Amino acid sequence: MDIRRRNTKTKQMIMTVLSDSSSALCYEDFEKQLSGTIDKATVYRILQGFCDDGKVHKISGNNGKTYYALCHHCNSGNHNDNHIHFQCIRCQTILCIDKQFSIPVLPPGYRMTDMHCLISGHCPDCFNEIADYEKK
Amino acid sequence: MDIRRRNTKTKQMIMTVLSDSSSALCYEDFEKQLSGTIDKATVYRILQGFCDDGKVHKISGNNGKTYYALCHHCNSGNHNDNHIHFQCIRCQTILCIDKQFSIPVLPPGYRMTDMHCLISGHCPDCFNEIADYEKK
DNA sequence: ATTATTATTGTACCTTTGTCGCATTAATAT
DNA sequence: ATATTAATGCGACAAAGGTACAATAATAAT
Repeated sequence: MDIRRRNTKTKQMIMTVLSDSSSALCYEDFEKQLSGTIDKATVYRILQGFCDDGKVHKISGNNGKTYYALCHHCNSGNHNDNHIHFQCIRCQTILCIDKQFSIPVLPPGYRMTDMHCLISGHCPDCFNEIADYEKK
Repeated sequence: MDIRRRNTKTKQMIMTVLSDSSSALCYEDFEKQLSGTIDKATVYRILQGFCDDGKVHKISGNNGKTYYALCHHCNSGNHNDNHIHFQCIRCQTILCIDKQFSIPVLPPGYRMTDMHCLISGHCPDCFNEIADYEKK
């Protein structure tokens, strides 16, 4: 039933990339940071494994890509990431905003297992750059 | 600056499919309902056009697909779809839940333009089917 | 009604995301 | 040191989604 994981260099490298990042990452980001050392299929498999173990959670961005970020209060079989994600519509960066908020009531008969709240907009950096551009 | 749209049969067909559906639709759904009459590229272009006009909004599902649903209180340049979306993890159906809810406060400097809240779980139908299956 | 304009469509092609099977490699247990 | 079996790399592949371009068809102008 339980698959016993092995601690490999590849996993360590991916985990390091995740830990060093302040924002959520998509495959492209891993590819860049690892400069193509690790195969695409392996990257996806490892990230999926981390998700199954409750170490990482997935976020579907508004650009159709899936982003991955470290979990803080989760374990295998029980994800607990009911926080907000913010994605900048200019630089695409996704940030986890660790702020609990009330989950709306569902219509009768609907059962919730998970929740993702993605707010789109401009991050401070991009907002400033746009403001600078407008001035000219 | 403003592109004047033309009222074509293709657009009418896609709009009819959207109007007749109680849930949000992905490309696959359009393909099925139109039985491949309209080319893929055209479907995507028309849907994108509807989004630009504020007639339709996009929802990124947890399965990596983009879903489209009619807007109710939007216009071009100003989307106003701060409602919740529910996606069943079994049948993948996405439902718009027209219930306003308070948008959490963002950290200083962040500007919100849009919001998508996707709750995953079981819809009543799928929940019942699972319950029936468990009984056996 | 006819013609001119240009938005729209279909076609072909391409990129990206993400998955799968399989032989090989390497982490752990014996 | 050896056996076991996760994990990896490779190749191939399907699906999502977008682009360039020539052909078509709505609309505007005549």
